[in-house]
Amino acid sequence: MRYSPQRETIKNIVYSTNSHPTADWIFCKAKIKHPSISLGTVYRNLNQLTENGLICQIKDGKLTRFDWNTSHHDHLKCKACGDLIDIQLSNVCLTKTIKKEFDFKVSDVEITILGKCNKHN
Amino acid sequence: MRYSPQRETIKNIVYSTNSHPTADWIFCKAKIKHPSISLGTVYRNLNQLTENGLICQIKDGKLTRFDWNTSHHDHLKCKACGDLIDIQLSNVCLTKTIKKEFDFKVSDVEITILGKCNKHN
DNA sequence: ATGTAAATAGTAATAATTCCTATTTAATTT
DNA sequence: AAATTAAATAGGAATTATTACTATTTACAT
Repeated sequence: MRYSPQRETIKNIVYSTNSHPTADWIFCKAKIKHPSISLGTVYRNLNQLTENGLICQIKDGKLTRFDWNTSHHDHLKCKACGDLIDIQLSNVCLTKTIKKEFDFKVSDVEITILGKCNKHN
Repeated sequence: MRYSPQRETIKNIVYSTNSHPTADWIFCKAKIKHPSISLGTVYRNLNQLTENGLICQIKDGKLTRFDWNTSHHDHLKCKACGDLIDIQLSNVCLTKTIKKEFDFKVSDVEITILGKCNKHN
């Protein structure tokens, strides 16, 4: 990965916030330093940074958010055939139980918990 | 919800498979019974059926799949402000732990586990 | 200084989904 | 059974997030 000032800026923007920004938000911030930067450049670099393990992507409905925190945080979906297998996850101890119950080899777990945070009591 | 033959067909299609079909797949099947049905009609009805609790939607990357099985199967995401709160879910007993640790009132849990099913050993 | 492979800006293309509108239709009221 | 009306439809346009394309620029090794 050859150095580029645009990528450096994009990386710094992602690293400077906990807000899980979208590509468009990053684009707006990046324009302050690089007024002629294009959205394609932002997307390309965000994907490259992800491939290189410097940031990670989080699916949020139909859009993608980005995060500096690449440490692991969380349907059975087969990477080989795309099949989805429904599971009931009440009190199970994930990976081992799933291997036992579904004969499914877990490589990644994505969890989204919906509800209300403490700002809205 | 006034009766319509198109919606009935769409509902029956979703109810007839375990394959978590996409809107486009359902559209193709529906065309057999209603050759002039439009994709917009399929989407509108899938959304209505969902709103009425007759089917449910599953996010699969950038597209939406549909399922007759509305019984519960599984990030912290605040419905009020859209904030995402990262959590570590190794061996925790979800809802209660999250309430205690994050002061976050869980209303829904979405879990996607990626890996390989037993067809690919 | 020069060459070249990678990166950029700008624009076009894609794909899933929603929106819009004139027309049709299910179902209710006469 | 005819008239009424609010909901549903087909077809196409619009939207939104993201990727692809291309001519030009640039980082960096020789």
